[in-house]
Amino acid sequence: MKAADSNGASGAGPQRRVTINEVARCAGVSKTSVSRYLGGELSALSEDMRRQIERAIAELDYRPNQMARGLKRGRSRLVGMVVADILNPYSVAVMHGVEVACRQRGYALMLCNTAGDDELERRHLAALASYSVEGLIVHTTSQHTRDLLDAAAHGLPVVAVDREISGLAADMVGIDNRQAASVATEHLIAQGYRDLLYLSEPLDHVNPRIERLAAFEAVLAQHPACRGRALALDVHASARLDQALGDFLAATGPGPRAVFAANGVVTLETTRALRRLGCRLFEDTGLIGFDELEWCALVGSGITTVAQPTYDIGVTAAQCLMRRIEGDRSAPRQTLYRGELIVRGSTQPVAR
Amino acid sequence: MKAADSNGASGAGPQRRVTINEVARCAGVSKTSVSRYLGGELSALSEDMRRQIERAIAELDYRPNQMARGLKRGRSRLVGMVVADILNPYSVAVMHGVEVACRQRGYALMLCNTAGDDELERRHLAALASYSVEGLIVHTTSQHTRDLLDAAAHGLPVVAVDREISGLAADMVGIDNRQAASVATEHLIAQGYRDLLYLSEPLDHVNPRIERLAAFEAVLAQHPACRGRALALDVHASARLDQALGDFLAATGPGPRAVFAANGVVTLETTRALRRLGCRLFEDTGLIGFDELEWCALVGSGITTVAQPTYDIGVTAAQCLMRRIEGDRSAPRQTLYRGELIVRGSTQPVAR
DNA sequence: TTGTATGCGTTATCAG
DNA sequence: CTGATAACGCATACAA
Repeated sequence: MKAADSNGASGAGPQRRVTINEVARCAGVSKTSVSRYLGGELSALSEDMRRQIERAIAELDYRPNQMARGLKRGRSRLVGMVVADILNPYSVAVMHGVEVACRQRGYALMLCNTAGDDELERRHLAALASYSVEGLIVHTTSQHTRDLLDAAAHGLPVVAVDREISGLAADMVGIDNRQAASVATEHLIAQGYRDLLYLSEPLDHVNPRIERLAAFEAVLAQHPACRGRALALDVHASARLDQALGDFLAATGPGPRAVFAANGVVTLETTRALRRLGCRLFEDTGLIGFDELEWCALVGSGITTVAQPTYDIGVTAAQCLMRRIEGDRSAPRQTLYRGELIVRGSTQPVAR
Repeated sequence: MKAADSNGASGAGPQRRVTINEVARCAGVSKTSVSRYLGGELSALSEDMRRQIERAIAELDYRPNQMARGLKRGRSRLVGMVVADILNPYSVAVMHGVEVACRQRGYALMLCNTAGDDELERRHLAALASYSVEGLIVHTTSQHTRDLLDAAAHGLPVVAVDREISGLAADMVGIDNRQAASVATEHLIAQGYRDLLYLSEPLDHVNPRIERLAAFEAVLAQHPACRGRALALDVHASARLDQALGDFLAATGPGPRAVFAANGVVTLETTRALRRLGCRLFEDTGLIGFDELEWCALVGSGITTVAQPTYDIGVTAAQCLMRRIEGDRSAPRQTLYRGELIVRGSTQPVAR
């Protein structure tokens, strides 16, 4: 005789939930006492009263209403995550870490996808605010972050993932782009590649993109024997990408040549383009990619990558945020992980 | 003179938000009128009053507090999505559709990952309930769905993605597994494969897994010239998978042979295993996979897949849910999409 | 140690 | 058309 209720078919009743009042009545105490019990003020309750409350709660299967709780205390125990592209494996992996860390500390997660649209981001931030989220984890590319800045200025804790937000002195957690990009570039050179193409999405003032490129160029400057060029373009424009890649392949000398893909999306699109251009993966042309993706080991002789600890980044971001929420007012912190080189066949040059 | 506030550094103020009272005062009307305005009762307001309210709202940048709103009206405009594996590309793609559809109708999305853990699922459902979510979109594998059933019995609308939930007459949206699996199997046979291995994750009473297998066997029964076997195992146990795959390869006749991977995870692990076993992809052994993944075209000669319209599935699931939330009491509906065969090199047999 | 009264920001029910 | 006033479910200052 449970879960049977009065409603015959599925989804009928307006689901009246048990309130603290009913628990109080059932336990024969005042709702204040129940509230105290819930608030963990165990020291201020007599033994049998506590037992009664416990019984009543179990019997009625009472769950406190977070809406009411949040309204009263001003704490919603809600965290918002704003992501530019929910389909990006990097974002998803970070999200995974965020979700775990939030749940462990009793926060729930509201997810928003801006699809790279600034107006949408505005609306999402407004929506999140309307739910009184206590903090924000942000991984977007947008430039018009007025609303984000406003939110932060109004005292809402914000943690940026993978990039700094210009004008916002917020916590940030990501990767050491200079280290990671240097390691990758040096690896290519050590493997004997002499013509290098750095391929990135449009820089758009996105911090890590700029830093990675800078590191690439810095390393290259130390190796005069190497020729390098860098291109930032919309890699989803296949024709343009093919053109750019083709130009590079045509212009290189007889020695080994390789492409450095600046992130996971670029790795994917570059691999596709190389195939379209009829390259044998990866004999014609070497390839190294930022971001370890589940399929990198599977294509051709395997794609060498610089892996990021995405899960840890997510966990750290969330922990960082929750510390802020719980009152930490110290200076903004940056947590940078190191990129880890995973060597595969795509960076073993083969004589052409 | 905006966003400057009193706080010097970041994250100081307890972010007092503008309330309906202040809007009312600023507009020189009662808060009831403001509430009416917000509720869209435009017909019941004089022109200038309406203008005043509009001005005040804009001037103060007022945003209604969803917490309070939800508390009063009992409608939180919140939808919960419970997923077994947030890292599964299928789940993510569906989530994408869900997010878009929810936003369009003004619902926000709370995301939960159960990581296949029943206890975690319990807790997540409890948490979602505590936030008064108005509906649930569920994509899990769990068997102990007591809490889910309870929730539904209490009148909470639930939409299942990709599978039916036993004991729950809820809406469902997914793919026509019999059609899709049949198409795939018939394709293999038409291509000349004579030894077929169907590889699945443990059936565990998960509906689509059972249906796909059944379709495979049904088609096979019509082709006596074909030998088929089916295996359901934890594909993450590499050693066991290698063993199983090795056994199959050893036992087959001289004719073409192929593996049917029952979902995206199996496709990934099978491809890894084939590589470990030293197979040339896909000359030794053909492969067809359920779920189109972004990398399928890239490995070897390309992996033939049966694609699902994941985005549409997500959109439909969300729309379906919101219809229920808004009062639709009609009989539970099933929406089944068709799988689309995408032929690539992995199903072009090559003489061994 | 326990209970009463008040208010969080909204909407809904009434009177005017 | 408009505005007091009472809930919504909970937490908390205050009183007992």
